[in-house]
Amino acid sequence: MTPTLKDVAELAGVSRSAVSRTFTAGASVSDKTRRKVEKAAAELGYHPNALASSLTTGRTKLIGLISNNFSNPLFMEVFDLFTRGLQERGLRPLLVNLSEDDAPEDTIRLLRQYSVDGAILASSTLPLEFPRALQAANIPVVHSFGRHDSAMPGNVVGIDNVECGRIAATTLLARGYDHIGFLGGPEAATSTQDRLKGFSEVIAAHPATRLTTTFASAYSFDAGRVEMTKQLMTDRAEVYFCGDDVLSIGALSAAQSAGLRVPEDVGIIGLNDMEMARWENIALTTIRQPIAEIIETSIDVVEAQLDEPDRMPETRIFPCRLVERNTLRPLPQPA
Amino acid sequence: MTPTLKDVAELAGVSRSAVSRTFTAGASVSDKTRRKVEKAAAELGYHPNALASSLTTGRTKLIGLISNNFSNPLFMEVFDLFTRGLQERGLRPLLVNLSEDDAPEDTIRLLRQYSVDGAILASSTLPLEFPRALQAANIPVVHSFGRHDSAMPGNVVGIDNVECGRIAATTLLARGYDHIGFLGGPEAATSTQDRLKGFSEVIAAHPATRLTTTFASAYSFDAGRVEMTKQLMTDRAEVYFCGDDVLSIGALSAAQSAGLRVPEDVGIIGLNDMEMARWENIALTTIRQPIAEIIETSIDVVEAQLDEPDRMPETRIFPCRLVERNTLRPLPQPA
DNA sequence: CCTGTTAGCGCAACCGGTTGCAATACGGTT
DNA sequence: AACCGTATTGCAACCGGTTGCGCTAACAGG
Repeated sequence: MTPTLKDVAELAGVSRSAVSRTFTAGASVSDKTRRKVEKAAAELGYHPNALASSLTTGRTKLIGLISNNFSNPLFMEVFDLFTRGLQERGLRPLLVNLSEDDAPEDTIRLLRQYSVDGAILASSTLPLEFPRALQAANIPVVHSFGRHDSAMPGNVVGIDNVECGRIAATTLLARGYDHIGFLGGPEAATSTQDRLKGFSEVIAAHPATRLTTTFASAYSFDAGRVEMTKQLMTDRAEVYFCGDDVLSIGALSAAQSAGLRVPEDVGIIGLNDMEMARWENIALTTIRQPIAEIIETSIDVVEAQLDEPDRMPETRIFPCRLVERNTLRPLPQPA
Repeated sequence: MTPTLKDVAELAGVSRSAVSRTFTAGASVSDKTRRKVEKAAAELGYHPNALASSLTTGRTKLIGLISNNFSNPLFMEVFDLFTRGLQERGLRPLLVNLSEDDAPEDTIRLLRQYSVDGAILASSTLPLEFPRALQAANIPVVHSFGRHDSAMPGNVVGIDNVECGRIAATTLLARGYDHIGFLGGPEAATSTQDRLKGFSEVIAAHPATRLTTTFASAYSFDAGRVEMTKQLMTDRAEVYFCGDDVLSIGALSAAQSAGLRVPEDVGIIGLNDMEMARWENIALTTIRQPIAEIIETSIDVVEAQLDEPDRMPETRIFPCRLVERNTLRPLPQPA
């Protein structure tokens, strides 16, 4: 059906090697042959089969794009940027949607079967076994939005979650909050643990301030709403640092349903600065994570690893910053 | 590096064919050989290379998942369902992010290069040239959320947009609105045109009712907000039927920023019923599109086409229904 | 014990390309 | 015209599998 190398070679009256060479950059072909081949190829509508050539070259240009975060709207931006970035570099994303109970081995098998050149793990909630296993399986991998793993250093691009926790705590303390809530994402996620660490560390330095800690079951609107509703019925804090923006929006909705005003009755600060955070009917104060840079860098790193498999793993951490909108009480006026 | 058929064959002391056959369902192998092979394979950690086998079988199990809608949060749900559904059937999604200026030919070339078995076009805003071109290129394709094309019948799974327009109009008329706005998605999209058709058709039957028509530049929060703001400054209607839920939420935010109460001062009805529509701080009244069914069916259709390439193209249309929340005035009480 | 049938196996060719190597062509020299 | 060096070219083997076909072995029936 689709024309092959052989068809082009016959039509152009040259050998198959000649055709192959005209389509591989840097190969030695005379202008005359090249012209003949290109003419024949155009005539037949020939394009080389990437999969067949991968057999000998060992390169497929396929990159596994792996995530378990398909319910977080933030990841729409993430996928958009990843797919665009990969496409621009001639790489193709093979999408893998990880369920709760998928084991790393299954993923590795899949990636092997399709001979991906590398993989990108895009998630902050993936167990560290995943990057470890892929790395051990000799698949170039970068963990985006991940945590540096001292037990087995690998490529990580993300943010300093401990520092984010500190920023959040400092922000809240500066606004004079006395009873502060941490409404984290899944307790098992390293990102949650790290943020709590930085957060509680700063707050602990202010003994007069009370800290209440809870965790939502997932990074989702519903989980945020459920958890916040629970909080409101017990001993609610004056302000909550939520695991991420979606969770924050869920919490926001719970507060509003309970007839509370934000930020007058209860404050909320999120993390990520996803598009929705700036929607005017949400206007969430949050800590901005530079996702475009993280993604761009992730692709750079995985690409570098392709060219140089024995490259030292590297960790690239980007700074985050506060984005003020309308869900925290204002800073006290200087006297 | 990774073990091949040959390695397994040598270790098991059988021919390469024997190994190949133990891994292809329905091939003739004795239990004895099968056991030997399986043992050797397990020992080496062998798994067949899907790409290599695709060369002879002509099947890659790769499905192009093509969209231009990476900024609409609804599509997070769409991608989640598509990737899960494909994976369950042993198919692999090769993601393609279409930009405004990508031509169908480029996409076809890409799909050919990777020998995809089929393609799914997931978008309601894609020009009809795309499904046409893929079909003409003999790539099994289904257009999800697309429109039936009488000029070149193809596989289409979606909703009846004309009927949706009618539902919206009927709903608004029943609530006694007299000045009604249509705030559509991109004017060039067939979905927009169809909805307007059904919508204006019903309203035209009520000569006392006034209809104002505008279009947003994209299915996005910002576009909805911009367009609604423009409306509010001129001759605003009592209620707006927006192109989709994201647009509606943008419009909602514009209204709120202008100090208008919804639904008291201005009403809004959306379309899709995406997750966010039921977030309590949004609570959008909307027309529900059964996306899970649409996606499930889309995969069924493309799969059927794989087994039977000359299958007659089919169109599957799903009914939509009103989901009432808080952005329309209530039905008048019967006297 | 012989024969016919069938299941299982391996050989070798093939899928669509790539690439090392030897052979050839070409241009310039003397 | 003979000679040399380099640029092109084609042959053939290979990448990791699949599969048609012929051969062998095993088994059942007579």
